[in-house]
Amino acid sequence: MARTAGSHAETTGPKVRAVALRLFARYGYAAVSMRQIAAEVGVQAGALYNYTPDKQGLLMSLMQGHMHDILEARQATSSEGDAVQQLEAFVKFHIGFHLARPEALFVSYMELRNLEPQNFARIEALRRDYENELEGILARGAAEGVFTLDDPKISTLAIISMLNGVVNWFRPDGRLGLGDVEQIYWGMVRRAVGAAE
Amino acid sequence: MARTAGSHAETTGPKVRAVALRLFARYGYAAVSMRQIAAEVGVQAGALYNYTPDKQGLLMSLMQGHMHDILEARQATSSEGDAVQQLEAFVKFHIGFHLARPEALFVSYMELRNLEPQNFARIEALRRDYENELEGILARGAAEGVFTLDDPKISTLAIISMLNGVVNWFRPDGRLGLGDVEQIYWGMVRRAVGAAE
DNA sequence: AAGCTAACTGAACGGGCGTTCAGATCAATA
DNA sequence: TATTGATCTGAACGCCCGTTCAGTTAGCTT
Repeated sequence: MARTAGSHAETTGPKVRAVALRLFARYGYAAVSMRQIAAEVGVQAGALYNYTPDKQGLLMSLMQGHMHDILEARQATSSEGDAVQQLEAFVKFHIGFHLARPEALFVSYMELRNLEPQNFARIEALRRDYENELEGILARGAAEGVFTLDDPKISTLAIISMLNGVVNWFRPDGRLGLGDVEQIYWGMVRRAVGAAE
Repeated sequence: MARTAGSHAETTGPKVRAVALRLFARYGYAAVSMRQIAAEVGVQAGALYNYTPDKQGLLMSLMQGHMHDILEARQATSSEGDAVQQLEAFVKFHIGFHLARPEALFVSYMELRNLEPQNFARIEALRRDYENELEGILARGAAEGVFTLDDPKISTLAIISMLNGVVNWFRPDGRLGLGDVEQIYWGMVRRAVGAAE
């Protein structure tokens, strides 16, 4: 039996990516086999190779896709206002974006070490592009004297780390909603950089 | 050949743990084989089983050891003073402890998903014990009115996330020394919780 | 000097891995 | 309706996995 009724590339392709993302996030890239992915997709392992050249390519595609998505979404977000307003927008954007796709964040930050060197370099470059957006805001605010910062680079990394941590505990059915989380983290970030209320 | 000159349990045992920690931190638990560990130790794979019941036990032992070490070291740190001083001590302790053993932090935070459920529960409990120390300080400071906090629990997790991020970029031969890092992060944490200078 | 035993080797076990590919199947095209 | 080509199966490839264990060796004890 092949080509079961209702199975087309348009559905299988995205399904492969979705399943791989979920399994990689849950168990880790190295711990997930192509056969496991195939089983959850509902095909044999060989069929996966219609959608990826190999397992590494699948991971790379997921990570590249995530970085592309976030950079694009960030671009689409209007960034008007002073440094404080821009920082607020960045913080809330970052939280909102990742709470909507926690698995992508998990994979993007934990599977870097499983990328082959050349792929690693490409993802790192995209990540730096994104982090530079925050660093730019911090530097601008520091120059304008509205932020108190010891070191813009370190502050950038510290804030990103803090924000990323949200996916470790947030539960959609928990006591806090997205708005609450945005407010709490924005408050901490705002105070951390010494911005007035 | 067996029992090569100079190889005893007292040296091989710790070596197994050290090698496993380094490899797990670098490549991930699932991606590292017992044969790889054995090769770096300088023995055959079978010999590892004189020092661990199985691979999972080796991971568990490393993580349990780390949590035990940090709780013990924390206990040994005098925690006198008001809430602000206690927070400062905690922040600097946390940074100093982990910058001295970044691999242990890597493994402890990234390999949780590779623990069998019962082991996971044990490690989580220890981790909560540690985080409760910080939460206690924050709660006390909030009660005394010296801290501005929206949510002690979330603040605890946010601060820990921020501090843990330090091992992602810190390099012993970089431009910043331990003292600088402690100062920068303490500054951000202090402001984040709204504590006066 | 002899015996003991901790420490280790080397081979083997069953099983799963990523990947390939000839052949089967079915939706769309002509 | 006949043909094509995208899609998938099922089996196979060589390789590596975690773990076990009988046998060998070397340092300690007596």
